[in-house]
Amino acid sequence: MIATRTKDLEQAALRFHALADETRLRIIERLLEGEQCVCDLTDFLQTGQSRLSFHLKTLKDADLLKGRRDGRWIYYSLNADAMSEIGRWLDSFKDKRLKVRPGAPCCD
Amino acid sequence: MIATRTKDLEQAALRFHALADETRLRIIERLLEGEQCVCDLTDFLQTGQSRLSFHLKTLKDADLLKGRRDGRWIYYSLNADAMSEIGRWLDSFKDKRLKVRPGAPCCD
DNA sequence: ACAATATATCAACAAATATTGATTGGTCAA
DNA sequence: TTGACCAATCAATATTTGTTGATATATTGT
Repeated sequence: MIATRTKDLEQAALRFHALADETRLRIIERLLEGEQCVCDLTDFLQTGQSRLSFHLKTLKDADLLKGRRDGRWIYYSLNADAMSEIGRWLDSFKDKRLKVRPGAPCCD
Repeated sequence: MIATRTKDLEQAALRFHALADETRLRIIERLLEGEQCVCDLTDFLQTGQSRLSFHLKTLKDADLLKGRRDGRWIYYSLNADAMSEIGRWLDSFKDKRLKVRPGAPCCD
């Protein structure tokens, strides 16, 4: 996923940014229990509607959430694939041989 | 317990924030090849020293990097355990049963 | 068509982050 | 000790994000 290409780095940064907020993490936590409409989340998070809408958009723009309209309501749910894609990238780090170069001067 | 959960979310948000920047992702990418001193990274990333130092601190504060001094140089390396800890959390989402409630009105 | 409801968007402002250049502190070697 | 070098920190500024309240859009029921 996130190799050397600038586009990939941009996309990764965007996604991590979407995850870098407590309110948004709470939204995600809540959505782990299943899809919810905005009013559910407003209630659960005890927060203003426009504020919540802003955070939902942030997550949606990062492709971490999907929304579907059903009548007047819009239901949000997690894009679990996107999440685990990022997750596997991070997890793969433990497999790398992280070389140590004791005493090796770096700038000569 | 609630407090602990809040602490966890704070910590998670902090880490994701550290990852939410292209420059910092480039640093991480570079460190996958082994530890590097700041001057190596300055060279590699073609950027100013104080700017780089700022980003290294951001990553270090999030516990994603370790630094060790060797003479005049300071070598940075990845904290792969921290990375994969976050990674596994994200990856675990795919195992959740993400219930869908078609047609279920939410606010009544 | 109209009123009520759910959600998105906008504009103004506030707060947090990032960048830059200058300075400081630690370490080495002559 | 001095001077050169590597890296951290600081202060000023610029940029990006988040919040709030008001307004707009879409959908439904009457």
